[in-house]
Amino acid sequence: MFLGEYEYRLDQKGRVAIPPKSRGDFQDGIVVTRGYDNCIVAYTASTWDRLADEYASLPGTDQGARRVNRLVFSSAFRLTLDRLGRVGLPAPLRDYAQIDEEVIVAGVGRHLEIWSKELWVRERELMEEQASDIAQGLTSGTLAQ
Amino acid sequence: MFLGEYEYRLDQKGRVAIPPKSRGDFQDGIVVTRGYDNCIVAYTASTWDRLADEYASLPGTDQGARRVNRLVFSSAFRLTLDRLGRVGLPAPLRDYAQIDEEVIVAGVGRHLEIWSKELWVRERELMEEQASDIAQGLTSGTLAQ
DNA sequence: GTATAAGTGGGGAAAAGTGGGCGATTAGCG
DNA sequence: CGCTAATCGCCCACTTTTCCCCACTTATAC
Repeated sequence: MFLGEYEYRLDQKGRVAIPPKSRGDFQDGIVVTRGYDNCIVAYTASTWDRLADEYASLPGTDQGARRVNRLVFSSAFRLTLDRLGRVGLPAPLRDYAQIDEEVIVAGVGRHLEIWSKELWVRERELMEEQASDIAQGLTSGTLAQ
Repeated sequence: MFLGEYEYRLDQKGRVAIPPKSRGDFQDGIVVTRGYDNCIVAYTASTWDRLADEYASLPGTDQGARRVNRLVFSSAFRLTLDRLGRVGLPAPLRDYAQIDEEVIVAGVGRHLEIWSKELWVRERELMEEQASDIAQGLTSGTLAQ
């Protein structure tokens, strides 16, 4: 379970640190891919394998399904952490997430999210505005504080 | 499992590099053929053999099946990578995919796709438009982020 | 205050991208 | 039928980039 919010700096070679507590989860590899809302998502190897199986089962004859497959797989990169717990972000993902130097790594349960700090700050404002409304819309009792 | 998006340049002899991580999968040969949406598809030898069996088992009495067979087999070329991991793209496929110089090689799970950069950029916009709609249509809970 | 762990930056070695050249084979023409 | 010319495939070399390892500085915890 990934939790917390950490601020890092992308170095000149495009590498970003993974929070020390989470590094063990990525010993078998890390899969970074395009997430919603211009963030990068990082999955553990086993979580990714499960997701990939589901996507691969989509019918190849349907144009829409083909496009989803193209986007999902071509946006994903299977990488490894270096000995210091960093991972180099591929250029296409850096561009998508508009990351230059200041980076936020956030734990979101099953995965990590990597944001440019600028977009993260903006997103958090939206989160705070909407969170109470959304939470009230959810009927599940355990979500209520 | 083929992943990622890589940009290459077609050289003057019509050769394109295969991403280094994927080269090992094509040691027994690479089959390039006509894909959907004006891209070139590349299969490993074993994946192609399985596909060819499926197509060949279609009934020869059906006109549609005959046409599919003609298109699939006459568009396919069984080639090998040179020692530097490149493959020469046959002219008919280059023409079909409208490839001149800038090329995108994308991993799409079981196969690679080779696109002209221009068409790829256009296709990616369509992918982004459709992906969110389709993903919401998937009922499987784990696909939701 | 000290020791340990983590963040950041840099350098060197290895690999990958790109372009060119040589030889062999094939097709075309005399 | 032979010769020539062009093309295809293979190999090599150079340049650039990437990856890996190491050192230093900063923050943290005891």
